[in-house]
Formats: sequence, C-alpha cells, structure tokens
Amino acid sequence: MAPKPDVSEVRKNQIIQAAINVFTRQGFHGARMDDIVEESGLSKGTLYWYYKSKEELIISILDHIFAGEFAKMEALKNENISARQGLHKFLEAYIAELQKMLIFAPIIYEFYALAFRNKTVRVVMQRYLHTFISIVEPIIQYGIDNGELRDVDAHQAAIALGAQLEGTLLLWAYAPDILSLEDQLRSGVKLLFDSIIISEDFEIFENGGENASL
Amino acid sequence: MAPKPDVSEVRKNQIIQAAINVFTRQGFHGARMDDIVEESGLSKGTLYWYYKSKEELIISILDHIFAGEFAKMEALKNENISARQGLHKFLEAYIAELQKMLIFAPIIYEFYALAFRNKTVRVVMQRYLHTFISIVEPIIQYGIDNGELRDVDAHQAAIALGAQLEGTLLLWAYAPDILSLEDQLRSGVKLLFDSIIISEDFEIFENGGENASL
DNA sequence: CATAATAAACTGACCGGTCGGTCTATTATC
DNA sequence: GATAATAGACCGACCGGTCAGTTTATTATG
Repeated sequence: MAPKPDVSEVRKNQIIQAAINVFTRQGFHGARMDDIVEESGLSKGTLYWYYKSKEELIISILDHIFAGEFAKMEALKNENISARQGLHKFLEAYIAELQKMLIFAPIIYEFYALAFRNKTVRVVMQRYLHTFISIVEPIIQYGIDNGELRDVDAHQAAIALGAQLEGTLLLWAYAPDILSLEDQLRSGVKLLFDSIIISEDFEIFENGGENASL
Repeated sequence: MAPKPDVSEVRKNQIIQAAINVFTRQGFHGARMDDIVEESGLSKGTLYWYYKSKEELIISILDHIFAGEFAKMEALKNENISARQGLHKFLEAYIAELQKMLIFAPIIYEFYALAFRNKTVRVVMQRYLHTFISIVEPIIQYGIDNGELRDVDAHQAAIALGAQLEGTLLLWAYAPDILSLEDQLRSGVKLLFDSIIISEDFEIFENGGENASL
C-alpha cells in the first residue's frame, strides 16, 4: 500500500515548526510562504502538498498550540482534594505551562486579533477560556461549600482569577520592565485569594509570592 | 496663505473616522486604502494628500485613540484625598472610559499584536501601562502610609489591579457569554481590594459589585 | 491667476497559489 | 532476481490578481 515509507507526519511537523518560527518573527501577514519554505528546508510544492493554503497552516498552528493545553487542563479536573490543594496544584501547573508558552506570545496575540474576524480562531479561544473556568469554578465552589472559602460568587471569582493571570501576562508582554512575570503572577493571585480564604495565615504559594525566584 | 478655507482638520478627522470604521470591520491588513477612500466619501488623492502612507494612518489612529486616554488619566493625578476616595474615583472614571473604548476593541487587540514588531506602537502601549501604574501606585502607597490599607507592596498591587482590569476586558472580548463586563470589572476589583483594605465593611463600589447594572 | 484641494486613472512590486514534470521506494509478475 | 508498474513525495518556474502608492488633470477660491 505504501510504496515509500510514510514521512508525512515528520514533514507536517517540520513545516509547522518552520511556520511557527517565521510567524513569530514576522507576523501572519509579514510572513511569506516562501519564507516558510526556506525555513523548512523543503520546497514550495512540498509545503502545498501538506497544507493547502496559508490559512490552513495558521489554523493548524492554532490547534498545535492549544490542543496540548486543553489536554493538560482537563487532566487536572476531578481530583477530590481540598480547594486549597486543588487551586494550588492547578495554579502551579498553569504558571509552569504559561512559561512554556511565552515563546509563542507574539503568535498568541496575533490570534487574539484574528479572533475578531475568524470564526474558527474565535471558537478555539472561547473554548480555552471556558475550559479554564470549568476547572477553577467547581474547585472554588467546593471550597465555599466545605467552609474553606468565604461565600463569594464562585463564577465571578473564577473569572477574576483568569483575568488576573491573562492580564498579568499581557502587562508583562508589553511592559516587562515594570514586573517580573512569575513574581507578579503569584503575588496577584495571592492578593485575590487573601480576600477569599477564611484561614488568615494561609498561603497559596509556599513563599507567599513576595520573593519567588523568577 | 490659504486661497481656500482651511478644511484640513475637518478632512483629517473625516479620514481618521473612516479608517477606524474600516479597520474595525476588516482589520489592518484586510482593509484596503480604497475601502477607506470609499468610506470617507473622498478620493484617493485627497487621502494621500493628508496621510502619506497606510502606516502613517495607522499610527495616527493609535495617537487618536490613546492621546485622550493619557490626558484623562493624568487629570486624575495629584488629588489629595483618601486612598479609598482616590481609587474609587479613578476606577469609576477608568471603567466609564473602558466602556467608550469598547467599540475600538478589535483595533486595540490589533495594536497589541502589532506592538511586537513596531517600535512606535510598542512605545505607546508601554506609556499607557506606565501611566496607569504611575497613578494607581502612589494612591495605594498613600493608603498604606496613612493606615487605610494593609502593608502590601504598592507596586505589585497596582499591577495586579491593572492586570485585573485588562484581563477582564480580554475575557469579555472573547467570551462575552460567561460574564457581564461591568459587573465583572467591579466584582474582580472588589475581590482584590477586600484583601488590601483594613476596614472590613468597606465597599469600593456603592453596591459591592454584586449586582451592578450593566 | 496662484495654489490648495480634489478626482480618478494608472503602475508595478509583490506574493499566494498552481502545475507540469521528476524521483524513488515498494510491490507484482514472470 | 530482473523489471515493469504504481503512487506518494517532491520540486521550482511561473501566473495572475491585488493593492499601496503615484501621476496628472481639473476645480474652486481668495
């Protein structure tokens, strides 16, 4: 059936990686297909053999970047531990994941801009945010129900947490001179939780986020 | 000097408004100069008479949108009132201003993406964030010094506040179905402040942000 | 009648996408 | 085990539409 060994997965990855590099450097519009061809070390014909258009390539990158994130977030669901532990574990994982995504920052903000005029992109972004809330909100609600947390609106609190994380990333991306990303993520989250948590001496992060190493 | 009545200011505004409309609908790249020509009701020659390139037009819009914001933010500086009142007043003004900027949301996120590869855009965005911090941080510090607020790091708290506002706007832009913008802005900010403020029964917003009208 | 202002036809660089054709590993057949 | 047939993989010159920016002619006004 296969007269030649199947290299298609290798090629697709090769192309996606080249595209990510070029798009990160030059933006979706500034990047020419010929640039991606050059970066990949393949030919234009081969690129188009695997991806039928520039748009398809962009959407594939969207999937490539976010698919793993969904899986990782979902994996953190449904652990029957305390709200404190659940939030701690989730936030540690999320912050670690954010660090890894920093290299994609220019592409991610490009996606945010694209989302306003491309349905597919918009849907993925929405799913990302929904997934986040669907994990954090139940943990907070659980904490409220069992007396660990104050009786706040779990939904609003979950969104506030998401906003804090996304907003911190945004501020850091444009004004890295005024904040250390990891420190600020921890201290911002700590401020939010100090208002929710009932036990006064609780620290969501070991060091209280005051002088975490970046 | 002017054999004809000087209409240049009128024309520039006419063109900027048309450009904002078209860019909002179609994005910076999707918008053609001919589209802006059509929207403005002028001709291409006239457009290029006032703006020498597409880029100059984009930068002018950047200035147009943010110039007013700087002025408004600066106007709120140096009012010797309590931290509580200062923050209240600033946040009310900021939230009101945000509402007015919502129509530009697609353009603003386009600017965020552009900032990664355009120095001018990056500098304006940075100045915007710096200005925000330079107003909020002293108010918080003042509150700490006079005992109104807990002894937190004023700089980190100011950034956390900025992140909360920007992050909420971002979440709302992409998932308006899960939050009411104004409610969430108020409740998110309230959560942050509940952890900073010393007096237990203080409400930064009259209604505590629980059921504000949108 | 000088000139700011306007109109609209025009130009050409650029770039996404195509297409005719080639290469080579594998398999079927004798 | 030689060879013909097959098909997936690959190449790069080229095409054609698009669109930012230019040119040139005209108009209106003080």
